[in-house]
This record gives sequence, C-alpha cells and structure tokens, in this order.
Amino acid sequence: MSVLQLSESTEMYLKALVELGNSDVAISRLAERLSVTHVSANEMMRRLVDQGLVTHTPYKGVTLTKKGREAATNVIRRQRLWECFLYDHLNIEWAKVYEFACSLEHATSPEVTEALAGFLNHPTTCPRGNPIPDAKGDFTPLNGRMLSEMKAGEVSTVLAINATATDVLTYLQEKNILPGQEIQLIEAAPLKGPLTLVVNGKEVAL
Amino acid sequence: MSVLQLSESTEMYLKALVELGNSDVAISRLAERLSVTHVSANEMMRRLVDQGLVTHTPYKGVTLTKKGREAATNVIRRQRLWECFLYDHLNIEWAKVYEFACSLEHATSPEVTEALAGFLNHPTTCPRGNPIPDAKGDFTPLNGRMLSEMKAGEVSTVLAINATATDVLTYLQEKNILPGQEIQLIEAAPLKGPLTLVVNGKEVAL
DNA sequence: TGGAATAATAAGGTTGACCATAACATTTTC
DNA sequence: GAAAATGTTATGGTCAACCTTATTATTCCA
Repeated sequence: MSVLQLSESTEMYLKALVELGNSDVAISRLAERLSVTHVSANEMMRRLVDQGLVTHTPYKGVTLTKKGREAATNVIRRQRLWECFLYDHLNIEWAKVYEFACSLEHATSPEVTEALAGFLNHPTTCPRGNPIPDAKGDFTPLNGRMLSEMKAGEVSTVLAINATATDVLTYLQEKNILPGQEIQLIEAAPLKGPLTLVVNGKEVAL
Repeated sequence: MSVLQLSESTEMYLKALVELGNSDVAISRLAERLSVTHVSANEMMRRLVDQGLVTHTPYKGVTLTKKGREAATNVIRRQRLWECFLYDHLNIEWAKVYEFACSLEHATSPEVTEALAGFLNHPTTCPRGNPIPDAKGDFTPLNGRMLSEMKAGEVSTVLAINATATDVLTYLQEKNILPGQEIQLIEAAPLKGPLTLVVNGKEVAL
C-alpha cells in the first residue's frame, strides 16, 4: 500500500467526498460541507486532480479515482477506529466523538492504526453506526435507506447517523435518535421541508 | 485554565524549550534541535515573545514565562500520556512511541487528555522514564543526574532517556540502555567525546 | 585588544490553504 | 429562447512557517 502523504486539508476533502456520494459530487456541495468558498473548493479540486485523486467533469462534478477512494477509505478507517476508542474506552460523549476522532485521525500512522484495530478487536461499525473498512479497504455497505426515502406512517430502525457536526449530533442525541432506535415517520413536509417523527412515543421535528 | 490555541509549530518549540533547560536557552540550540535555521527560530521566538510565552534577552537566550511554562507542561503531559497508551496498550515498539505520540499530542483536546489519563490510571512516568505532569501541571522532577556527570568507574541505574529522535532511541534499545538498567561508566573521552559504558556485561560506546 | 565565533536583523522568496471580487461559461427552468 | 441559477476561471490578497543570503551587533578568548 503506497503511503502517499496527504495534507490534513486533503484528508478532509476526501472524507467529505465519500460522505457526499459515489460520483459527480457538485463542488458547491463540497464547499458547503467543508465551510469554504466555492472558489477555494475549486482550487483544491484542481490540486486533487493533479494528484490523481479525483476526476473533474466541468459542470458535472467531481468523482474519486481508485487511488482517491483508497486513500479516503483509509482515512475513514482511522477516524472510525478512534471513534470507537473514544466512545468505548474513554467514555467521551457520543456527540463529541466524531470531532475528536477527526483530529486524531490526521495524526495516525498506519502502524498505530493497525495496533488500534487490534486493541479494539477489529470493530466493524463506529458509534454512529457506520461501517469501518478493514485494513484492505473493504467493508460491507449499509443495508438501509435514507430517512428521506421513508413514507409517512412507516416504522423503521435507525441504522446509522450520517451527520458529523457536533451541534447536530448533540440534537440527535437529545432526541434519542441513535443507532438501534425505532422511529416512525409521521409526516414529510414537501420541498425537502421538515420531517416529523415519533421516537419513544415523542414527536420530533427535523 | 485558559485554553489558548497554540499552533503545532508553537507546541514543538515549547517542548524543545523545556527539554533544553530552564532558562536562557540559546536560539541556535533550539534551531538545531528542531532542524530549522537559526533565522527561522529567531522569527518564531519573536512570535512567542509577542504571545507572552517566552522572554528573550538578546545574546543571552530565551526563557519560558509562567504562561509559556504552563502551556509547555500541558503539551508534555498530553504527549507522555499517549506514549503510555501506545506502549502499554497498543504494544508499539519502544523506540517509535515518542514520535507517534508527538503527532497525536497536537490533536488532543483537554477533554480527551483527561479521559485518557483516567483510562491509563493516571500514570506518573512515560516509557522513557520521564515524569508526567498532573492536570494542574505539577510533577516531581527526576531525582538523578546526567550521564555526563558520572565519573569513570561509577555504577548507576538509568532513570530516564532524554533523547527523542527515533534512530537514537532505536540504538539505545538495541544496546539495552533503558530505564531501570544498571550501567557502569568505563571511560569518558575528553572534550565531550564518546563515553564507554558496560551494560549487561557488554561494552557500549556512546 | 582584536579577531573569531556566535547572535540578531534585514530583505526577499516559497508554499499551501485559504479569502474576496469579478468576469465568463453552461445548464436549468420558466 | 432568455433569464436565473449554477459552475468555472482569473486576479490579487492574507497568513504562518519556513527558506537563503547578507549585514550588523555582541561576546568570548587567546
């Protein structure tokens, strides 16, 4: 496995690309998620294209290359392993785990990553319910659907949380929207408007 | 405790200042230890002076202020806690622990630091034998002396290792010069020349 | 005391990752 | 088919932390 050296910033972009989907991610979405201007994100994409990590089809979006995807998977593995450690062993608050793990991730060598995986007994999901790629980058994708794909009245179980911002996670925790929790969708307002759920018998708006 | 935000670079300088002594550290020593030019180190010292972390007496050297010392102690605490974790729980090679811990340190929030200290059961020394300051920054200084202060023929026990470079640590490990090891100084060549020791019945030159 | 060694400062350059503003290209939608 | 929305590129600026080269200041010591 080539140990290409990625800047912290590059790692953040790679992670965001995975989180935003498999292909043709709009640079403006990326900019939004990373809280940078679209111009900055564009600049950065040029750099990633130069490094062979993504391809860019103008007016279409940006897609990870094989190399980019491998690098991204690796970054995500490191981060999620730290999430497990922080949550299971250091008892860090659930909502803060992602943020702390994100910092640690950037500073973690392959050697430490594998030792950590061993220490944790090779977990396959992080506290947010997302799968942890193995050392080769393989993982079983989640077998579920987006909340936005549920129909009014349906009942389902939360599989994983996609959000990463600490304040959002804190809100979800307060409302008890956590992996394993059963929820019922009451109403989905049109135009991607607020969703109304019932969680533990209580109504929650998202 | 004010949570002043220090750059990674600043943290490295603070650590180096502690490792190099208590007061009037020559900027050229600092530059040497950090592998930067003396001009860069000078620039950086100007910044640290501006931030109130050090005082600088031209042609004398640089000394940590109270604020600077507190910050430095904190950094060292974080690093040494990680050293313990890496060594005791992840079984990372002794000689590599310092370097890996150094990276992690920069990425560690106070909350994680304290949780880690608890997890480790509040250790007081790192694998290199150096004391770990407590959360308030207090620690018992080592009750020992430098190898260079030993006289020929004397026998003593290694208390702690000051070196940080991985290659130096690897060498020491190979020669079994580790905390707790009994050594005898055979000869100290003049002019800070090589030292000859006996370790476990074998001669070693340093 | 005067030269060598050491220390400080000045001036200008580089790099990565950002920013704002503005112009221009393409796509979407009414 | 044209305006609105979205995406791209150009230009120029900032900041931290480095760098080199060169000059000047101080201290040390023989």
